[in-house]
Amino acid sequence: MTLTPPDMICFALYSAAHAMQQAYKPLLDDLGLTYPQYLVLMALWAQDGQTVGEIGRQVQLESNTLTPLLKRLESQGLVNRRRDDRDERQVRIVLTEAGRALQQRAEPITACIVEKTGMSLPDLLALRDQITALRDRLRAGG
Amino acid sequence: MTLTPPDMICFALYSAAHAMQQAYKPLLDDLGLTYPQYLVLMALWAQDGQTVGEIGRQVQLESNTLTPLLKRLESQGLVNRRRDDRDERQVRIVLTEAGRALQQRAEPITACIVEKTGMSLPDLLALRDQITALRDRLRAGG
DNA sequence: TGCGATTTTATCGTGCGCGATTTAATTTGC
DNA sequence: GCAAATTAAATCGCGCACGATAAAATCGCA
Repeated sequence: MTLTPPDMICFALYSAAHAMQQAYKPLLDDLGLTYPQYLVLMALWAQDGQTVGEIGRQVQLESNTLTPLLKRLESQGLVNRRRDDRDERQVRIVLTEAGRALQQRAEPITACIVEKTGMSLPDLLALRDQITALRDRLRAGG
Repeated sequence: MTLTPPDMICFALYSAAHAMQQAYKPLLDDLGLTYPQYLVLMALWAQDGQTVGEIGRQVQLESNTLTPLLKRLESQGLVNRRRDDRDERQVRIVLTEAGRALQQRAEPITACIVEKTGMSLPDLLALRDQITALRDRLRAGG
């Protein structure tokens, strides 16, 4: 018997992640954000003034992806990028007033997505934990 | 309380899908394939001679992604692309001898990935089904 | 103090994804 | 039997991802 893509857990993750991005898309379009940009802003709304590396550890991206993304957020007037005075290797990302204000408008998105899944919150959280555990095992074995 | 990326199911999917691709990467590098190319070949190994659209429905990609990907597979000598005689709008993708031969070398990959997850096969299949169900609900609501 | 090693960010090239549009072939309706 | 609508693939532009590498600042240690 020959496996096809729908048989495979890797494809389930792959297609579900894309479907999730598509579910977010109309909501994020209203804010002028892409999905990775939204993840970065979530990290900054929780704690402003993080370095590129700190953000990268949260959203699992490196400077080769984050630097251009952050420059786009800066050109949209949502963040400022400034070298740290103490350690000039690091660049601190600080929300502008407009960047902070966007949090209010983004607030309803989470509930809207939960509703789109049609699942109960406990079921969603349980599934999230299983997926996260799978991810961590894959990383550990890599 | 402010949500951070690790709290969210969307980020669990996002980061787990990337971790899965990273787990495949060393195995696929040996075959000279990318992960989406591998998915397309899986579909063709299961049924050769599919059209671009049929492949797209299986791997959930459209011609704007598939056309260049298939051209790269063609330039590697793994497939041939030929207009269908009956309906010249359609392009049929046919494996070359080298493309078929690659299936043998790819065969151990699945077991290797299952092993990297550290999970039992029944648990993996159950998780796959939950993730697939979530994906389908997201698509239906979109 | 000075110099090699390490850390942090940036740069470059390639390959997805995908929205929007285009081109060409086929089908539909009158 | 032919024009309009539909369908299939291709093209274009942009924004991730990421491997590889580079540049600059800091650290460690003799």
